[in-house]
Amino acid sequence: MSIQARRERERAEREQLIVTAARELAESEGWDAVTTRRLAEEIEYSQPVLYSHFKGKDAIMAAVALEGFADLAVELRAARTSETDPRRALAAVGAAYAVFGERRPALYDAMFTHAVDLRFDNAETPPALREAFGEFLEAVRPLARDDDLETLTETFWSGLHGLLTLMRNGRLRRDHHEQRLALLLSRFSG
Amino acid sequence: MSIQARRERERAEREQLIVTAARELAESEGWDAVTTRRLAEEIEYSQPVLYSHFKGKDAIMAAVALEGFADLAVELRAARTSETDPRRALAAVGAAYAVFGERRPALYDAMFTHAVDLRFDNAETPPALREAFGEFLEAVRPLARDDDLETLTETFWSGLHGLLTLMRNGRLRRDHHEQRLALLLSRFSG
DNA sequence: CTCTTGTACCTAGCGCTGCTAGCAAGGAGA
DNA sequence: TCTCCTTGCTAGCAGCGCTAGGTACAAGAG
Repeated sequence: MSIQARRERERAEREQLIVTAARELAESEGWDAVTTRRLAEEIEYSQPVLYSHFKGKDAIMAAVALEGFADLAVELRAARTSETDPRRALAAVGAAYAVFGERRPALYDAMFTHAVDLRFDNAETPPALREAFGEFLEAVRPLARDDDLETLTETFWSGLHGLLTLMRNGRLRRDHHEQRLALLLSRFSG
Repeated sequence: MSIQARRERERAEREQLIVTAARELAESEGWDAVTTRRLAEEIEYSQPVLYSHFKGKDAIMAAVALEGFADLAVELRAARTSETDPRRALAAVGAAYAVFGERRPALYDAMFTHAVDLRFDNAETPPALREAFGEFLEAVRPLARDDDLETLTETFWSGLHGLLTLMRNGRLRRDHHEQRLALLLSRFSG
Protein backbone atom coordinates (compact mmCIF):
# COMPACT_ATOMS: atom_id res chain seq x y z
CA MET A 1 0.00 0.00 0.00
CA SER A 2 2.80 2.41 0.83
CA ILE A 3 4.38 2.08 -2.58
CA GLN A 4 1.20 2.98 -4.36
CA ALA A 5 0.65 5.79 -1.90
CA ARG A 6 4.08 7.21 -2.65
CA ARG A 7 3.38 7.06 -6.33
CA GLU A 8 0.10 8.86 -5.99
CA ARG A 9 1.75 11.48 -3.85
CA GLU A 10 4.54 12.01 -6.37
CA ARG A 11 2.01 12.19 -9.12
CA ALA A 12 0.04 14.84 -7.25
CA GLU A 13 3.23 16.78 -6.64
CA ARG A 14 4.05 16.72 -10.32
CA GLU A 15 0.56 17.89 -11.19
CA GLN A 16 1.02 20.81 -8.82
CA LEU A 17 4.38 21.46 -10.44
CA ILE A 18 2.67 21.76 -13.82
CA VAL A 19 0.03 24.16 -12.57
CA THR A 20 2.56 26.32 -10.78
CA ALA A 21 4.87 26.43 -13.77
CA ALA A 22 1.98 27.38 -16.03
CA ARG A 23 0.89 30.15 -13.70
CA GLU A 24 4.38 31.58 -13.25
CA LEU A 25 5.12 31.42 -16.95
CA ALA A 26 1.83 33.11 -17.78
CA GLU A 27 2.36 35.80 -15.17
CA SER A 28 5.87 36.58 -16.31
CA GLU A 29 5.52 36.28 -20.09
CA GLY A 30 1.80 36.05 -20.81
CA TRP A 31 -0.34 33.13 -21.86
CA ASP A 32 1.02 33.22 -25.40
CA ALA A 33 4.35 32.06 -24.00
CA VAL A 34 2.71 29.10 -22.29
CA THR A 35 3.07 26.39 -24.92
CA THR A 36 3.01 22.71 -24.12
CA ARG A 37 6.64 22.37 -25.23
CA ARG A 38 7.79 25.27 -23.09
CA LEU A 39 5.82 23.98 -20.14
CA ALA A 40 7.27 20.50 -20.53
CA GLU A 41 10.78 21.94 -20.59
CA GLU A 42 10.01 23.95 -17.49
CA ILE A 43 8.96 20.94 -15.44
CA GLU A 44 11.76 18.82 -16.95
CA TYR A 45 9.47 16.19 -18.41
CA SER A 46 8.44 15.44 -21.95
CA GLN A 47 5.39 16.94 -23.56
CA PRO A 48 3.05 13.92 -23.40
CA VAL A 49 3.36 13.83 -19.61
CA LEU A 50 1.17 16.91 -19.50
CA TYR A 51 -1.60 14.96 -21.18
CA SER A 52 -1.49 12.22 -18.58
CA HIS A 53 -2.47 14.84 -16.01
CA PHE A 54 -4.73 17.14 -18.01
CA LYS A 55 -7.01 16.66 -20.97
CA GLY A 56 -5.38 19.55 -22.79
CA LYS A 57 -4.00 23.03 -22.49
CA ASP A 58 -7.40 24.47 -21.59
CA ALA A 59 -7.62 22.13 -18.62
CA ILE A 60 -4.25 23.36 -17.38
CA MET A 61 -5.47 26.95 -17.65
CA ALA A 62 -8.61 25.96 -15.77
CA ALA A 63 -6.47 24.49 -12.98
CA VAL A 64 -4.48 27.72 -12.79
CA ALA A 65 -7.73 29.68 -12.67
CA LEU A 66 -8.97 27.51 -9.82
CA GLU A 67 -5.93 28.41 -7.74
CA GLY A 68 -6.58 32.03 -8.58
CA PHE A 69 -10.10 31.84 -7.20
CA ALA A 70 -8.75 30.64 -3.90
CA ASP A 71 -6.20 33.47 -3.79
CA LEU A 72 -8.84 36.02 -4.70
CA ALA A 73 -11.23 34.76 -2.04
CA VAL A 74 -8.56 35.19 0.62
CA GLU A 75 -7.76 38.74 -0.45
CA LEU A 76 -11.40 39.75 -0.71
CA ARG A 77 -12.14 38.34 2.71
CA ALA A 78 -9.25 40.23 4.24
CA ALA A 79 -10.44 43.44 2.62
CA ARG A 80 -14.05 42.99 3.68
CA THR A 81 -13.30 42.18 7.31
CA SER A 82 -10.82 45.02 7.60
CA GLU A 83 -13.66 47.53 7.68
CA THR A 84 -16.75 47.62 9.83
CA ASP A 85 -18.65 50.36 8.07
CA PRO A 86 -20.60 48.75 5.19
CA ARG A 87 -19.71 51.44 2.68
CA ARG A 88 -16.04 51.32 3.52
CA ALA A 89 -16.12 47.52 3.45
CA LEU A 90 -17.61 47.50 -0.04
CA ALA A 91 -15.02 50.04 -1.14
CA ALA A 92 -12.26 47.88 0.30
CA VAL A 93 -13.54 44.79 -1.49
CA GLY A 94 -13.83 46.66 -4.77
CA ALA A 95 -10.34 48.09 -4.40
CA ALA A 96 -8.90 44.69 -3.49
CA TYR A 97 -10.55 43.15 -6.53
CA ALA A 98 -9.17 45.87 -8.78
CA VAL A 99 -5.69 45.49 -7.32
CA PHE A 100 -5.83 41.73 -7.83
CA GLY A 101 -6.82 42.14 -11.46
CA GLU A 102 -4.18 44.76 -12.07
CA ARG A 103 -1.35 42.98 -10.31
CA ARG A 104 -2.00 39.56 -11.85
CA PRO A 105 -3.53 40.19 -15.24
CA ALA A 106 -2.65 36.81 -16.74
CA LEU A 107 -4.16 34.97 -13.80
CA TYR A 108 -7.21 37.21 -13.97
CA ASP A 109 -7.67 36.40 -17.64
CA ALA A 110 -7.53 32.67 -16.97
CA MET A 111 -10.19 33.11 -14.30
CA PHE A 112 -12.64 35.41 -16.02
CA THR A 113 -11.85 35.82 -19.70
CA HIS A 114 -10.63 32.46 -21.02
CA ALA A 115 -11.35 28.94 -19.81
CA VAL A 116 -14.96 28.72 -20.79
CA ASP A 117 -15.25 25.05 -19.86
CA LEU A 118 -15.60 26.04 -16.22
CA ARG A 119 -19.26 26.71 -15.56
CA PHE A 120 -20.12 29.24 -12.90
CA ASP A 121 -23.85 29.26 -12.65
CA ASN A 122 -24.70 25.67 -11.82
CA ALA A 123 -24.04 23.04 -9.20
CA GLU A 124 -20.53 22.33 -10.46
CA THR A 125 -19.30 25.81 -9.64
CA PRO A 126 -15.89 25.41 -7.98
CA PRO A 127 -16.06 25.98 -4.22
CA ALA A 128 -13.18 28.46 -4.34
CA LEU A 129 -15.09 30.64 -6.78
CA ARG A 130 -18.27 30.28 -4.78
CA GLU A 131 -16.30 31.54 -1.81
CA ALA A 132 -14.88 34.53 -3.68
CA PHE A 133 -18.30 35.49 -4.95
CA GLY A 134 -19.59 34.99 -1.40
CA GLU A 135 -17.28 37.75 -0.23
CA PHE A 136 -18.86 40.07 -2.75
CA LEU A 137 -22.29 38.97 -1.59
CA GLU A 138 -21.54 39.72 2.05
CA ALA A 139 -20.01 43.07 1.17
CA VAL A 140 -23.05 44.07 -0.86
CA ARG A 141 -25.66 42.65 1.52
CA PRO A 142 -25.78 45.55 4.00
CA LEU A 143 -26.40 47.98 1.14
CA ALA A 144 -28.84 45.96 -0.91
CA ARG A 145 -32.09 47.48 0.39
CA ASP A 146 -34.98 46.20 -1.73
CA ASP A 147 -32.90 44.88 -4.60
CA ASP A 148 -32.27 41.18 -5.04
CA LEU A 149 -28.92 40.54 -3.38
CA GLU A 150 -27.45 38.08 -5.84
CA THR A 151 -28.49 40.07 -8.88
CA LEU A 152 -27.18 43.29 -7.38
CA THR A 153 -23.89 41.62 -6.53
CA GLU A 154 -23.53 40.25 -10.04
CA THR A 155 -24.11 43.73 -11.41
CA PHE A 156 -21.58 45.35 -9.11
CA TRP A 157 -19.03 42.68 -9.89
CA SER A 158 -19.66 43.14 -13.61
CA GLY A 159 -18.97 46.83 -13.24
CA LEU A 160 -15.60 46.13 -11.69
CA HIS A 161 -14.82 43.51 -14.31
CA GLY A 162 -15.69 45.90 -17.10
CA LEU A 163 -13.50 48.63 -15.65
CA LEU A 164 -10.53 46.28 -15.40
CA THR A 165 -10.78 44.59 -18.77
CA LEU A 166 -11.53 47.72 -20.77
CA MET A 167 -8.70 49.61 -19.13
CA ARG A 168 -6.23 46.82 -19.67
CA ASN A 169 -7.07 46.64 -23.35
CA GLY A 170 -6.45 50.35 -23.71
CA ARG A 171 -10.11 51.30 -24.01
CA LEU A 172 -10.18 53.56 -20.95
CA ARG A 173 -7.97 56.41 -19.78
CA ARG A 174 -5.63 54.85 -17.30
CA ASP A 175 -5.19 57.98 -15.23
CA HIS A 176 -8.89 58.09 -14.41
CA HIS A 177 -9.00 54.60 -12.97
CA GLU A 178 -9.43 55.69 -9.36
CA GLN A 179 -12.15 58.17 -10.26
CA ARG A 180 -14.11 55.52 -12.12
CA LEU A 181 -13.77 53.12 -9.22
CA ALA A 182 -15.00 55.78 -6.81
CA LEU A 183 -17.90 56.57 -9.08
CA LEU A 184 -18.92 52.94 -9.37
CA LEU A 185 -18.75 52.55 -5.62
CA SER A 186 -20.80 55.67 -5.01
CA ARG A 187 -23.50 54.32 -7.30
CA PHE A 188 -23.65 51.03 -5.45
CA SER A 189 -23.36 52.44 -1.96
CA GLY A 190 -26.58 54.43 -2.14
CA MET B 1 -5.30 57.59 -65.49
CA SER B 2 -8.46 55.57 -65.85
CA ILE B 3 -6.61 52.27 -65.86
CA GLN B 4 -4.88 53.02 -62.63
CA ALA B 5 -8.17 54.26 -61.21
CA ARG B 6 -9.86 51.00 -62.12
CA ARG B 7 -7.08 49.06 -60.44
CA GLU B 8 -7.30 51.03 -57.29
CA ARG B 9 -11.05 50.60 -57.26
CA GLU B 10 -10.76 46.84 -57.77
CA ARG B 11 -8.15 46.68 -55.07
CA ALA B 12 -10.40 48.54 -52.65
CA GLU B 13 -13.24 46.21 -53.54
CA ARG B 14 -11.11 43.20 -52.81
CA GLU B 15 -10.03 44.67 -49.50
CA GLN B 16 -13.67 45.12 -48.58
CA LEU B 17 -14.26 41.54 -49.70
CA ILE B 18 -11.64 40.34 -47.24
CA VAL B 19 -13.07 42.30 -44.34
CA THR B 20 -16.61 41.18 -45.07
CA ALA B 21 -15.57 37.55 -45.44
CA ALA B 22 -13.67 37.72 -42.15
CA ARG B 23 -16.63 39.25 -40.35
CA GLU B 24 -19.14 36.77 -41.74
CA LEU B 25 -16.89 33.81 -41.04
CA ALA B 26 -16.28 35.01 -37.51
CA GLU B 27 -19.95 35.64 -36.88
CA SER B 28 -21.01 32.27 -38.19
CA GLU B 29 -18.24 30.05 -36.84
CA GLY B 30 -16.24 32.14 -34.40
CA TRP B 31 -12.82 33.74 -34.70
CA ASP B 32 -11.06 30.41 -34.27
CA ALA B 33 -12.44 29.42 -37.66
CA VAL B 34 -11.01 32.55 -39.28
CA THR B 35 -7.62 31.28 -40.45
CA THR B 36 -5.68 32.92 -43.23
CA ARG B 37 -6.05 29.78 -45.34
CA ARG B 38 -9.79 29.61 -44.83
CA LEU B 39 -10.15 33.32 -45.50
CA ALA B 40 -8.10 33.05 -48.69
CA GLU B 41 -10.29 30.21 -49.90
CA GLU B 42 -13.38 32.24 -49.11
CA ILE B 43 -12.34 35.21 -51.24
CA GLU B 44 -10.97 32.88 -53.93
CA TYR B 45 -7.44 34.23 -53.80
CA SER B 46 -4.26 32.75 -52.43
CA GLN B 47 -3.07 33.34 -48.90
CA PRO B 48 -0.33 35.91 -49.58
CA VAL B 49 -2.86 38.26 -51.17
CA LEU B 50 -4.18 38.94 -47.67
CA TYR B 51 -0.77 40.25 -46.69
CA SER B 52 -0.68 42.71 -49.55
CA HIS B 53 -3.73 44.36 -48.00
CA PHE B 54 -3.13 43.89 -44.29
CA LYS B 55 -0.05 43.55 -42.16
CA GLY B 56 -1.38 40.40 -40.56
CA LYS B 57 -4.39 38.66 -39.14
CA ASP B 58 -4.67 41.17 -36.30
CA ALA B 59 -4.96 44.01 -38.79
CA ILE B 60 -7.83 42.20 -40.51
CA MET B 61 -9.58 41.83 -37.16
CA ALA B 62 -9.01 45.50 -36.50
CA ALA B 63 -10.61 46.37 -39.84
CA VAL B 64 -13.60 44.23 -38.95
CA ALA B 65 -13.80 45.96 -35.58
CA LEU B 66 -13.75 49.35 -37.26
CA GLU B 67 -16.81 48.44 -39.30
CA GLY B 68 -18.43 47.28 -36.10
CA PHE B 69 -17.89 50.66 -34.47
CA ALA B 70 -19.75 52.33 -37.30
CA ASP B 71 -22.64 49.88 -37.02
CA LEU B 72 -22.77 50.30 -33.28
CA ALA B 73 -22.77 54.09 -33.50
CA VAL B 74 -25.78 53.98 -35.84
CA GLU B 75 -27.73 51.70 -33.55
CA LEU B 76 -26.90 53.69 -30.43
CA ARG B 77 -27.89 56.93 -32.10
CA ALA B 78 -31.22 55.46 -33.19
CA ALA B 79 -31.86 54.24 -29.66
CA ARG B 80 -30.93 57.53 -28.02
CA THR B 81 -33.00 59.73 -30.31
CA SER B 82 -36.00 57.44 -30.05
CA GLU B 83 -36.68 58.69 -26.53
CA THR B 84 -36.99 62.22 -25.23
CA ASP B 85 -36.99 61.51 -21.52
CA PRO B 86 -33.34 61.31 -20.39
CA ARG B 87 -33.84 58.23 -18.25
CA ARG B 88 -35.66 56.37 -20.99
CA ALA B 89 -33.05 57.47 -23.51
CA LEU B 90 -30.22 56.09 -21.37
CA ALA B 91 -32.17 52.87 -20.91
CA ALA B 92 -32.67 52.63 -24.66
CA VAL B 93 -28.97 53.15 -25.33
CA GLY B 94 -28.01 50.58 -22.74
CA ALA B 95 -30.47 48.07 -24.14
CA ALA B 96 -29.31 48.69 -27.70
CA TYR B 97 -25.71 48.17 -26.64
CA ALA B 98 -26.58 44.93 -24.89
CA VAL B 99 -28.55 43.69 -27.89
CA PHE B 100 -25.66 44.52 -30.19
CA GLY B 101 -23.22 42.59 -28.02
CA GLU B 102 -25.54 39.64 -27.70
CA ARG B 103 -26.53 39.44 -31.34
CA ARG B 104 -23.02 39.81 -32.73
CA PRO B 105 -20.68 38.36 -30.13
CA ALA B 106 -17.78 37.72 -32.50
CA LEU B 107 -17.90 41.26 -33.82
CA TYR B 108 -18.16 42.57 -30.27
CA ASP B 109 -15.07 40.62 -29.27
CA ALA B 110 -13.07 42.05 -32.15
CA MET B 111 -14.11 45.52 -31.07
CA PHE B 112 -13.63 45.34 -27.34
CA THR B 113 -11.82 42.19 -26.28
CA HIS B 114 -9.17 41.46 -28.92
CA ALA B 115 -7.38 43.82 -31.29
CA VAL B 116 -5.24 45.64 -28.79
CA ASP B 117 -3.29 47.52 -31.44
CA LEU B 118 -6.19 49.94 -31.79
CA ARG B 119 -5.73 52.64 -29.21
CA PHE B 120 -8.85 54.25 -27.82
CA ASP B 121 -7.66 56.94 -25.51
CA ASN B 122 -5.51 59.14 -27.71
CA ALA B 123 -5.65 61.22 -30.86
CA GLU B 124 -5.64 58.20 -33.15
CA THR B 125 -8.93 56.91 -31.84
CA PRO B 126 -10.99 55.87 -34.88
CA PRO B 127 -13.74 58.40 -35.67
CA ALA B 128 -16.37 55.66 -35.77
CA LEU B 129 -15.54 54.65 -32.22
CA ARG B 130 -15.43 58.25 -31.11
CA GLU B 131 -18.92 58.59 -32.52
CA ALA B 132 -20.22 55.50 -30.75
CA PHE B 133 -18.78 56.67 -27.45
CA GLY B 134 -20.25 60.08 -28.19
CA GLU B 135 -23.71 58.55 -28.19
CA PHE B 136 -23.03 57.23 -24.72
CA LEU B 137 -21.81 60.65 -23.67
CA GLU B 138 -24.93 62.38 -24.88
CA ALA B 139 -27.16 59.80 -23.27
CA VAL B 140 -25.40 60.18 -19.93
CA ARG B 141 -25.03 63.97 -20.04
CA PRO B 142 -28.52 64.91 -18.84
CA LEU B 143 -28.08 62.66 -15.80
CA ALA B 144 -24.49 63.49 -14.91
CA ARG B 145 -25.18 66.11 -12.22
CA ASP B 146 -21.90 66.97 -10.50
CA ASP B 147 -19.92 64.00 -11.76
CA ASP B 148 -17.38 64.35 -14.54
CA LEU B 149 -19.26 63.43 -17.70
CA GLU B 150 -16.56 61.46 -19.47
CA THR B 151 -15.55 59.51 -16.40
CA LEU B 152 -19.15 58.72 -15.55
CA THR B 153 -19.80 57.59 -19.11
CA GLU B 154 -16.74 55.34 -19.06
CA THR B 155 -17.97 53.80 -15.84
CA PHE B 156 -21.47 53.19 -17.15
CA TRP B 157 -20.11 51.73 -20.34
CA SER B 158 -17.78 49.46 -18.36
CA GLY B 159 -20.75 48.19 -16.42
CA LEU B 160 -22.51 47.20 -19.59
CA HIS B 161 -19.35 45.65 -20.98
CA GLY B 162 -18.84 43.62 -17.83
CA LEU B 163 -22.40 42.36 -17.88
CA LEU B 164 -22.09 41.22 -21.47
CA THR B 165 -18.68 39.56 -21.31
CA LEU B 166 -19.22 37.80 -18.00
CA MET B 167 -22.59 36.48 -19.09
CA ARG B 168 -21.29 35.25 -22.40
CA ASN B 169 -18.49 33.34 -20.72
CA GLY B 170 -20.97 31.61 -18.46
CA ARG B 171 -20.06 33.61 -15.37
CA LEU B 172 -23.52 35.08 -14.81
CA ARG B 173 -27.02 33.58 -14.72
CA ARG B 174 -28.44 34.15 -18.14
CA ASP B 175 -32.02 34.35 -16.99
CA HIS B 176 -31.26 37.37 -14.81
CA HIS B 177 -29.80 39.45 -17.61
CA GLU B 178 -32.71 41.88 -17.83
CA GLN B 179 -32.79 42.38 -14.09
CA ARG B 180 -29.09 43.18 -13.99
CA LEU B 181 -29.48 45.63 -16.86
CA ALA B 182 -32.37 47.33 -15.08
CA LEU B 183 -30.35 47.50 -11.89
CA LEU B 184 -27.36 49.05 -13.61
CA LEU B 185 -29.60 51.61 -15.26
CA SER B 186 -31.30 52.49 -12.01
CA ARG B 187 -27.93 53.12 -10.41
CA PHE B 188 -26.88 55.45 -13.21
CA SER B 189 -30.20 57.24 -13.61
CA GLY B 190 -30.24 58.67 -10.11
C1' DC C 1 4.66 44.76 -83.71
C1' DT C 2 8.42 43.40 -80.63
C1' DC C 3 11.03 43.82 -76.59
C1' DT C 4 11.69 45.13 -71.89
C1' DT C 5 10.16 46.36 -67.50
C1' DG C 6 7.28 46.05 -63.69
C1' DT C 7 3.58 44.29 -61.12
C1' DA C 8 0.27 41.04 -59.54
C1' DC C 9 -0.23 36.65 -57.98
C1' DC C 10 0.76 31.76 -56.85
C1' DT C 11 3.35 27.63 -55.16
C1' DA C 12 6.06 25.97 -51.74
C1' DG C 13 7.93 26.06 -47.43
C1' DC C 14 9.56 27.75 -42.58
C1' DG C 15 9.02 27.42 -37.74
C1' DC C 16 5.70 27.05 -34.66
C1' DT C 17 1.26 25.15 -32.29
C1' DG C 18 -1.71 21.37 -29.63
C1' DC C 19 -1.91 16.75 -29.49
C1' DT C 20 -1.04 11.46 -30.14
C1' DA C 21 0.70 6.87 -31.72
C1' DG C 22 3.94 3.55 -30.74
C1' DC C 23 8.00 2.02 -28.59
C1' DA C 24 11.59 1.18 -24.79
C1' DA C 25 12.89 0.79 -20.02
C1' DG C 26 12.08 -0.23 -15.40
C1' DG C 27 9.67 -1.98 -11.26
C1' DA C 28 5.94 -5.38 -9.32
C1' DG C 29 4.19 -9.77 -8.73
C1' DA C 30 4.25 -15.01 -9.81
C1' DT D 1 13.98 -15.60 -12.70
C1' DC D 2 10.51 -14.59 -15.82
C1' DT D 3 6.47 -12.05 -17.19
C1' DC D 4 3.52 -8.26 -17.18
C1' DC D 5 2.29 -3.63 -16.77
C1' DT D 6 3.04 0.92 -15.88
C1' DT D 7 5.64 5.05 -17.13
C1' DG D 8 7.59 8.32 -19.92
C1' DC D 9 10.03 8.89 -24.10
C1' DT D 10 10.88 9.85 -29.36
C1' DA D 11 8.81 10.93 -33.41
C1' DG D 12 5.30 12.60 -36.05
C1' DC D 13 0.54 14.59 -37.68
C1' DA D 14 -2.30 18.27 -39.16
C1' DG D 15 -2.86 22.90 -38.87
C1' DC D 16 -1.38 27.76 -37.73
C1' DG D 17 0.58 32.76 -39.23
C1' DC D 18 3.61 34.35 -42.33
C1' DT D 19 7.16 34.83 -46.28
C1' DA D 20 10.62 33.86 -49.98
C1' DG D 21 11.04 33.08 -54.71
C1' DG D 22 9.39 32.37 -59.14
C1' DT D 23 5.89 32.81 -63.07
C1' DA D 24 2.76 34.90 -66.10
C1' DC D 25 0.66 38.73 -67.71
C1' DA D 26 -0.08 43.68 -68.69
C1' DA D 27 1.99 48.35 -69.67
C1' DG D 28 5.17 51.36 -71.87
C1' DA D 29 9.37 52.06 -75.22
C1' DG D 30 11.49 51.68 -79.58
